[in-house]
Amino acid sequence: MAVDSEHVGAPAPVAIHERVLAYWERTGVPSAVVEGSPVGPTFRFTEGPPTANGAPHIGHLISRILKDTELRYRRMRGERIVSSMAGWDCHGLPVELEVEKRHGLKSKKEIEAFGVERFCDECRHSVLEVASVWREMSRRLGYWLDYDHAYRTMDPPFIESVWWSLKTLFDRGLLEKGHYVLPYCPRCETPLSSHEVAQGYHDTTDPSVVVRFPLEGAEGPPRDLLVWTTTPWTLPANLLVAARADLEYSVVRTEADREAVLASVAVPRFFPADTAVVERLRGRDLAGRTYSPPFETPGPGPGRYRVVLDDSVTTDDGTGFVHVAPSFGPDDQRIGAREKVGVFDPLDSRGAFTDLVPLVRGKSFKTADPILLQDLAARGLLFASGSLRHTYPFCWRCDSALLYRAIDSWFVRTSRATDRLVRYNASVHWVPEHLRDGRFGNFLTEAKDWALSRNRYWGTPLPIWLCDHGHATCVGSFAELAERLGGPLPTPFDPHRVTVDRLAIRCATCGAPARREPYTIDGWYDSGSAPFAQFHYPFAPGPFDPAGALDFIAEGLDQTRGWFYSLLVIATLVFDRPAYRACLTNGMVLDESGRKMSKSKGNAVEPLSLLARFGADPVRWTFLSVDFTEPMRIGEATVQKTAARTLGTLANVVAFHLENARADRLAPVAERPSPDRRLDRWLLSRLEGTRADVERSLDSIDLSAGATAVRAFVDDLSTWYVRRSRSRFWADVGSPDRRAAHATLSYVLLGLARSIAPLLPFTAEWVHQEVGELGYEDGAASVHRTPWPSSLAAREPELEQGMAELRALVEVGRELRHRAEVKSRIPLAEFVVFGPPASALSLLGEEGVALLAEELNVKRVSRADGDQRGRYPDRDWVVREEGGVALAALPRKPTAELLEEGLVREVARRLQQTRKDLGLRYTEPVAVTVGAPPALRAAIERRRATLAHDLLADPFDVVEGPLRAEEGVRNWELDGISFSARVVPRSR
RNA sequence: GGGCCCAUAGCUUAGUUUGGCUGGAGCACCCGGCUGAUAACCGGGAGGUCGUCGGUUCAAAUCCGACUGGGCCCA
Repeated sequence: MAVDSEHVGAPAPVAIHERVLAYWERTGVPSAVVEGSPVGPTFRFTEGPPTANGAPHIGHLISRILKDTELRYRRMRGERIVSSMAGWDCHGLPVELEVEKRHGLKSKKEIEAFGVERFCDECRHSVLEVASVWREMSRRLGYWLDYDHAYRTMDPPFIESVWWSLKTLFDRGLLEKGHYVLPYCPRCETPLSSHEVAQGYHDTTDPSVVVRFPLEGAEGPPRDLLVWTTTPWTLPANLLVAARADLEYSVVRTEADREAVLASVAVPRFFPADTAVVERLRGRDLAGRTYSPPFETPGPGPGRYRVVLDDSVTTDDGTGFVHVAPSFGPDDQRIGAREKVGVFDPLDSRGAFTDLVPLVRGKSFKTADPILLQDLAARGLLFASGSLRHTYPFCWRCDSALLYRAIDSWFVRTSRATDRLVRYNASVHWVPEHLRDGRFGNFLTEAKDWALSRNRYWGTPLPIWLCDHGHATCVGSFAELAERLGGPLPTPFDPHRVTVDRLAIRCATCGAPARREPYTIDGWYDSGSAPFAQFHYPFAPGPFDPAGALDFIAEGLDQTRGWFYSLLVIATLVFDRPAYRACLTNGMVLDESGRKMSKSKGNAVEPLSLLARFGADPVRWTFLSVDFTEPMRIGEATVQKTAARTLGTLANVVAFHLENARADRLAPVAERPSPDRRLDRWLLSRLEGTRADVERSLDSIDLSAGATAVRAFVDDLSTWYVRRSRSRFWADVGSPDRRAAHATLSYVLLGLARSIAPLLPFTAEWVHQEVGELGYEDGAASVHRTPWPSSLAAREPELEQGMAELRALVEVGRELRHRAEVKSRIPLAEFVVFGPPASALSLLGEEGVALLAEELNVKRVSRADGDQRGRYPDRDWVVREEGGVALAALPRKPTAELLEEGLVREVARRLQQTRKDLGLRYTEPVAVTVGAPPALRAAIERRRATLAHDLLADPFDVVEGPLRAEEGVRNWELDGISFSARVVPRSR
């Protein structure tokens, strides 16, 4: 039968992937282990819920790989994962936007015409659809969570928990209403929080104009204040001009009978060098002077249109005068409030001008710019006009230009807890570490109040009702709502806007009827509540511990202002403790040429196609092999290359082992062997070192260190242990050395499988099943149900050191052979090792000498002292020297006898190859006839007994000259000598 | 304008915390070898101003400063 001698070969990674995935799913492995040990120590974790508004992209793979790796390790350690629930972030603008697109809705008006109830239903369904795509990706990636009991931020129990926490904040005076300038999206018609704005800055071109503000009541020629702005649309809302008290201003002549005022340092920016300065004065000299505003607006209040002083005025750019529109800027609002001039906001909720500014009535703020400028120019008020390229905030979801405007909003008063936020953050183990005091820490010290309310539909409703006396009532549970309502809630109760907006309750302060504040809350508050709200805390019993911070979270770096922040704020303000102990972040995934991936550029790599093409482990290994804390360049070619290396090599070693073990019917060895051979002990020691490295790496969530250790071990295993042990694997099956080699390799592969199970779950399972001969039958026998090994073998550092030195000697020997131009197949008489490196030989003893001799194909390894260099003249020896000291020497030429031996060995290999080509078993006897020229024939004859034995050849005939060409005869040429042979199986 | 991070061979990277032997490795490339792991394995070669400049030091990829390029964040 030819089958036995066919190579098993290593299956492609994707085939391994499919086989293992099918086994897990058939036998229910993931659900059996996902929670870890029910009785083990708690490992607190929360899945950062992806916003279910679109299909996952490749950037979503990396954080899942990191999370899964750590969780697998914790499970093997016997810990209990609290919680292993998957989660979906269901609320918020992203979801609404998706539904708006689907139904072609362009504004809140259209949503209301569409029907808010129907709109919210659509949002709900959209979320459920998208979640199934994510679940499929996770399944193929092997990201094991409890998807059947996923938490959803839109579920009533989740919302009730969020309400509970909001009430807690409210009772502590940390949730308040205010009227402040906030970033505002005119398309979404809602304010955004600063961390949302942070996600949407990009470059844009705006007008850059200088406008004349004519001063009133002065003698002499008319004087204009020159005011610089990049937002002409705010000019109709102008109420004041700010100057700085101590700043020097110059009055310059612009035309024959007209003068302009601006900061002296700004004069060269706008006027030629020879411009005459009429007068110099200080900002304070101008205070109180009135001017005529650029646009007439109805009902000017008292105190408007005058010059005021403020330190926020800078001269870095502009003219030293700042136009103040209190409704459209934080500084403006502050100055306006101080000067008690009120506000004037001529924009409607969609950012379009109202009747208050007839000139641009109905125009959105941005499109009004040119019209306003044209009008100013016509009236001679436009002094200079240009454009400016700068960064400007845009809506992170719909990409509309934002505007800053004063608006009613509810705030979480994070600014009152800055010191605690900073302190709790200081205890976090950040990876990379610099985030703690760097980007994240800086953000905390500057933290502003969190603008929580959103003027939207699909979100957790803000549970606050107001009565006509202005008392606010915050409702912290459904039961409390029913109580204040004075009757039962509708059943089933869905606590979203459509329902709760209709519920009028009694004010908690005065008992008067109260109406709900018509807001939803920032979706980031929902996800930040996930650690407790997923358990319906405090309404239902569960494993959530209010005093316990999460042990581990991992997400992309973009979450610093998002989830990492909202988790910390809520944990600090509600539970007065840190939110998490360790936070692992990853950078952005770029394409192979370093560009951002985007669907529009067409360079995006689909996670599912990547997984389908390569399987999960090559993808996982790729991400673990790069520096994932920085931006990564990843594409199909990267995965192919990275994966082929370690995974391909390991698969080959396993295939090699299986082939030998099966041929000899040797059972796998799972008990720790205690071999005599140093090579075996060396491998066991290296295995234990690798196991310990992976353990250290996963304990300290420094995942790539583990991957580096595994890569190095697989390399050693393949390129040294297996290579150096090959002949042992085809020794007689009864021999102790054959047994020892088998025991060592099978034990090492099984131990390796357990050690890499967290990093390479599919490959580990494959090795575990194949080498362990488990047959993918029993789910309980999965490698992922084995405990993490605390020790696999004895560590022998000196042995490892000695082996490293020995391998360095091999390299020296190879180099010498290369220089002597003697091929490896020709044996040489001697390899001489001088001086200190010989310590490798003493550490490894006779075995080391034998290894060296075998690897270098020399008959003898000898040792010499350095001063014996003279015994090895350059005429006969090639010598490796370093710094004038001899290291090793090799004869320049083989003896005639050794040359002949090499040649015959070559013949033997050709004949063995022929056996293999014929598909013969190693044990099948053959009849061989060799035809060779006289010299070679004589050489073969001298060694015929050995050859016949090795080839299982009987009869073994050697004749002179080439054989006649007939069936089964093959011809070869060896260094100019040709010979032919015929090999025939005896059984045929 | 401010803050944080990154920079080692064509590519992916080890080494940087704690300064010290000729800065390791893999892929790709060239040459050669091996042939019961074969889309594997082994050797040799070529390829590094360790981003640039300066400083500290007996000694700097490593520590300090500035700069350049890239990324992220803030205003």
